[in-house]
Amino acid sequence: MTGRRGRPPKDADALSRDRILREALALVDEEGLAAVSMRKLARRLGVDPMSLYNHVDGKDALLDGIAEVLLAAIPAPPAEADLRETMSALAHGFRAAMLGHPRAAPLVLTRQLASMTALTPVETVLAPLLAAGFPPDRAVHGLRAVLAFLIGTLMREVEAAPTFSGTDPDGARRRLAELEASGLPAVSAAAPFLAVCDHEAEFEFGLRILLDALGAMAVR
Amino acid sequence: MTGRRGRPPKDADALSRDRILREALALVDEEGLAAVSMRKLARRLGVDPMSLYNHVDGKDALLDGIAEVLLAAIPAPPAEADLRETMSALAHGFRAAMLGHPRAAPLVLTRQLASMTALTPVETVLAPLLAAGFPPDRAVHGLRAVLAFLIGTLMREVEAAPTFSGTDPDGARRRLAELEASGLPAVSAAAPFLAVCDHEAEFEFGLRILLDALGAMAVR
DNA sequence: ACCTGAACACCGTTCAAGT
DNA sequence: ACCTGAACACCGTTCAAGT
Repeated sequence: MTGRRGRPPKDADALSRDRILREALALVDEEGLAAVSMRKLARRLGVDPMSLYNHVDGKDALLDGIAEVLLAAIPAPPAEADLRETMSALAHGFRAAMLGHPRAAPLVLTRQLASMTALTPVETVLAPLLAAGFPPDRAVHGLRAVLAFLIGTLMREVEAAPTFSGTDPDGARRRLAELEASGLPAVSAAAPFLAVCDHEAEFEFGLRILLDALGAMAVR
Repeated sequence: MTGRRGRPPKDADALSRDRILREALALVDEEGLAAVSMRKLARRLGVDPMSLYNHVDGKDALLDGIAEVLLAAIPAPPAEADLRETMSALAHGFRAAMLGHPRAAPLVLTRQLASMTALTPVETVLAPLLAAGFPPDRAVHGLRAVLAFLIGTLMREVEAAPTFSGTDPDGARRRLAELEASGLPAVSAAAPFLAVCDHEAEFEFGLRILLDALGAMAVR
């Protein structure tokens, strides 16, 4: 069905780095990061575990590869946008890419990536900042502040970071009761708001603060 | 030598949750998170691996326990401080606690902690916000924005998050060359600033933006 | 160039047995 | 109540052998 008339599939089921990474991402999506093993992945691909090593440099490189697949899914911002729109589009694109594979997202958010794939998004953020007149040192400063916020927010959203809350409404009742019974006065008073978390609203709130600050920096 | 005249040490080398957690933290400090195994930890304690299970609920609970040890090290802010000073003291205390055990820090920064130990710092942040007149919903909002930034920044600082830079000055030269050779114009232009990262300055920069925004929220 | 399978040195955890 | 050791079902990776 796919590629029937176009470029011939050659060996659609031949082993390749690409096919390995796609299957690995599917495995993470289905069973979570902890379930990833070279042997299980090989089983899914119908192949000897050691065959994977012909295309991938080991388990760590495999995980880096998955992270790169996620990063590559961030769309380029519209060319005619101004600085604020560009930054906002990139932040939302980053978020969407992570939420599309929440269980794999920690690979991007917590691993040191050295590859070119990680450099492309940096270029996309830096270019509009420089174009807006930011001196390079301030542009990097701004980039890093926004990135830190994005990473922290998305870690929470993807349920890898401490929140004291979630989105499921029935667990919320139980958490509310726990927080009120904590004996801590401020926690009790704010319990209804600690027990739930509107990730979307938190994201927009923090992003607005940072983009406002960037705007002020550009002017000064 | 310790506790010679005070509470008698009973069995100083008896197995206990406390002794297990201390040894586990030492193991992480020395060899990193990936090196932690129940068996190796037991070897260090001179004990059968299965003995650990009498005091700790399995490996995951062990890691949660280490995270709680780190969190417990955050000092309480001075009582006479105003809102901004309190928030700043807590943020710096959090940072210091993580930097004291950089290899263990991801346990706090990336794991969902449900325990009371994690609730105490929340109380310490929420209390001054409420005292300053924040309505509870806004106080929680502010807490979460600051926490997201702290988590993201510290992940980078602790070298678990993407930075495209480090602090070692010799690696910096190599990175600088790579960045300039990337062919990406904005990346090349900002290369000198991308190649190094003054974590302290980044931390203060982002924290100031957020505390300023909090201050503005309090007034309005 | 790519694939295979045996082998090595590990894992976390269950369970039955000891004291 | 706590500790032990054997056992089970796994790991990632090296290496020599195949095609």
